[in-house]
Amino acid sequence: MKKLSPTIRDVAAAAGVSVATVSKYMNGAQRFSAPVEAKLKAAIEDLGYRSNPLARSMITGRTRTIGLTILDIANPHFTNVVKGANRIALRHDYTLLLVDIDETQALERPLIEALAQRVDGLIVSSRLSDEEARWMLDLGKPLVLLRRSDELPIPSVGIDNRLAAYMLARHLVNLGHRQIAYLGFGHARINDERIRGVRECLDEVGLTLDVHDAHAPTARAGEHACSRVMLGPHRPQAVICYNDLIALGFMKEAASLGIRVPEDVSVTGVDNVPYSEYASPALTTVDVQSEKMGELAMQKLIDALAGHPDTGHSMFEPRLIVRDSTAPCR
Amino acid sequence: MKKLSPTIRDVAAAAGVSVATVSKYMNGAQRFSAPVEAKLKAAIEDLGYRSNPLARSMITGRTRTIGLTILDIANPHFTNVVKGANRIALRHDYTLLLVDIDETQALERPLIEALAQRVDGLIVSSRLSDEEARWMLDLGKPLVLLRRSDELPIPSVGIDNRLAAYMLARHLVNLGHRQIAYLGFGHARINDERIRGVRECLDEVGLTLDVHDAHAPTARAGEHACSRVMLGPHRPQAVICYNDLIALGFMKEAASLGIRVPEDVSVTGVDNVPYSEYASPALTTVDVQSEKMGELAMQKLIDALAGHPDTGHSMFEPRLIVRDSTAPCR
DNA sequence: TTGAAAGCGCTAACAC
DNA sequence: GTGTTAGCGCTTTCAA
Repeated sequence: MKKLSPTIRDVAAAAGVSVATVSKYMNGAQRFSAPVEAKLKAAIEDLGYRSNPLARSMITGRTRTIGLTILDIANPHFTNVVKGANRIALRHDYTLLLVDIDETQALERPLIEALAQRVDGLIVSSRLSDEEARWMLDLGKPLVLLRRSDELPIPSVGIDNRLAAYMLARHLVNLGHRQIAYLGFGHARINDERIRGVRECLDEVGLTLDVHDAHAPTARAGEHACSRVMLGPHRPQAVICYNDLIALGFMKEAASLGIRVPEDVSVTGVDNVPYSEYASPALTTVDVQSEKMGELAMQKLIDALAGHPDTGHSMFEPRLIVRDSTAPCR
Repeated sequence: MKKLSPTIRDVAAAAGVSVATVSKYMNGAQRFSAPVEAKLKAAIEDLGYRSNPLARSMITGRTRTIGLTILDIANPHFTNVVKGANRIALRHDYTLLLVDIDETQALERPLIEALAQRVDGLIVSSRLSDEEARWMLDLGKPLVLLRRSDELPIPSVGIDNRLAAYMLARHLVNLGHRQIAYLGFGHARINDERIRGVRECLDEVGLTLDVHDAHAPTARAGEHACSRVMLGPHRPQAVICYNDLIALGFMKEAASLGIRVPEDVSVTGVDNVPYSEYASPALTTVDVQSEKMGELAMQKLIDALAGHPDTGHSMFEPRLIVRDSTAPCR
């Protein structure tokens, strides 16, 4: 058994040609005379030669790898973003180098800087504010952000959070709800946009908003927050949750507390994660096209890599999905 | 603005030392005299030098990257495996190169072979049988399989599927169910083990098993199969589903059909995905410790990389989680 | 169409 | 401690 894998030189020797010829053959760079081609083919087959992508990348400067940083891969919304991004990447023969920000106590900056060195481009979802993320401009690699950035000239993909929240509020108002609460996740950058959207709608009809905060964007946190929201001083008739996970947890805990959804309280989420449909009652939410977001982000990046940069922000249109967790106020 | 990033030679020149010294400094290989260290530090800072990991990898032969192929990242079970694997990887300064088998129409073999060239080791979850996967032995890289392989001398991690299924069947039998159906996913390699486990239990009490098949391991497929199972000739009192996703879909469709869970039919899953707990009724299932599986697989791989190979199969003990989707037969 | 030679940016002996 | 040098496996002019 031979330990080391054969190099281009081994092939050249075996085929009786130069390494340059082998290289060109491997890259399909040109045509060859029949005898040379035959010998090359035989030698490569014989030796089981596969060109070393590392050496290749070092010269070409391209790795055919895309770096993807995600806030939390366990959140089905982000999982679907990854799924979509991966689909497009694969289609163009790129692979994903994945970083789950949630799992790393290290600072994001050095992590992303290190990542940037190993990939052709990055898709970044991060907790950093525009100001804190300014250094990303100097990464020297094409970049796509997974949220709008007004300050930075970096292409991005996202949904209209204000509108999404506005639609949910409008839906609840139309159902006759007057005491509406928002159960947010203040740590997220888009939380404010969602609050703004809800407020905008409530202002129009002269209602005020009760804002609560979950300690994480997870079902567990939603469970935890439920009693605080429902059994505190201002019991709401409807609760708009920051995302589906919080809403799912909230609904579960409500059931434990003997509070019926939607009879006693209407509940909504955002994201339309796959399981929102299988909860009971099925969750009213806003679809944000997670997979399409991933796909588009990757497409933009690949376009940029091909020399067609697109510096704009692409905003997906949110779509209200009414299911069984919201009902007319009684 | 300078386009190219500085090389080790630029630093050496700026600091007035040799490239070897810079290299050693970057790798913390030894101690340096105060003046050299100071100059090095200044030059590196000045130029914003970062060593090129590609060039480094080419020489050392190590990329600090682990390849991870997963059947379907959208399945929360696998998502959690990734989460766990990523956690351990990060802790040892490794990054994940992810491939979602579900998304690739390409053959697994060339895909994994190409992946193997770019990583230090691989964790593989694949549809291939032991026989079909024999070539993996020649990959030349440490490998960990995400299912037991009796034929191949490759370390692996998994759960005792037979026992998991046995426990579910026993639970249902103990509840008094006599007409028990299994809604499987025949395309999966472990489906047979689960059928065997169920049969083993039913044989002990003299019952027979009705086996159905879902066309995918997804909630959608579970929905699709429900009427076929429940409204066909042998209506079961309890249904053991291949996994939680199928069970979740099954329960949703059952509700649509006016069939109550667990009053009319008990339903179980396998995996204990996060959302099984938030479904209503909450799903009785078997916990398979998805995250721990990922963690252990990665730990084994990293141990192998460090020269401590572990060729055994690590079997997690399944744990029955009884929730509200199962009840005594009436 | 083919080949010779000059590197890509870095590490690893080995010498000083 | 520090420097010299010889590559790692490959691509890429440029000449033949």
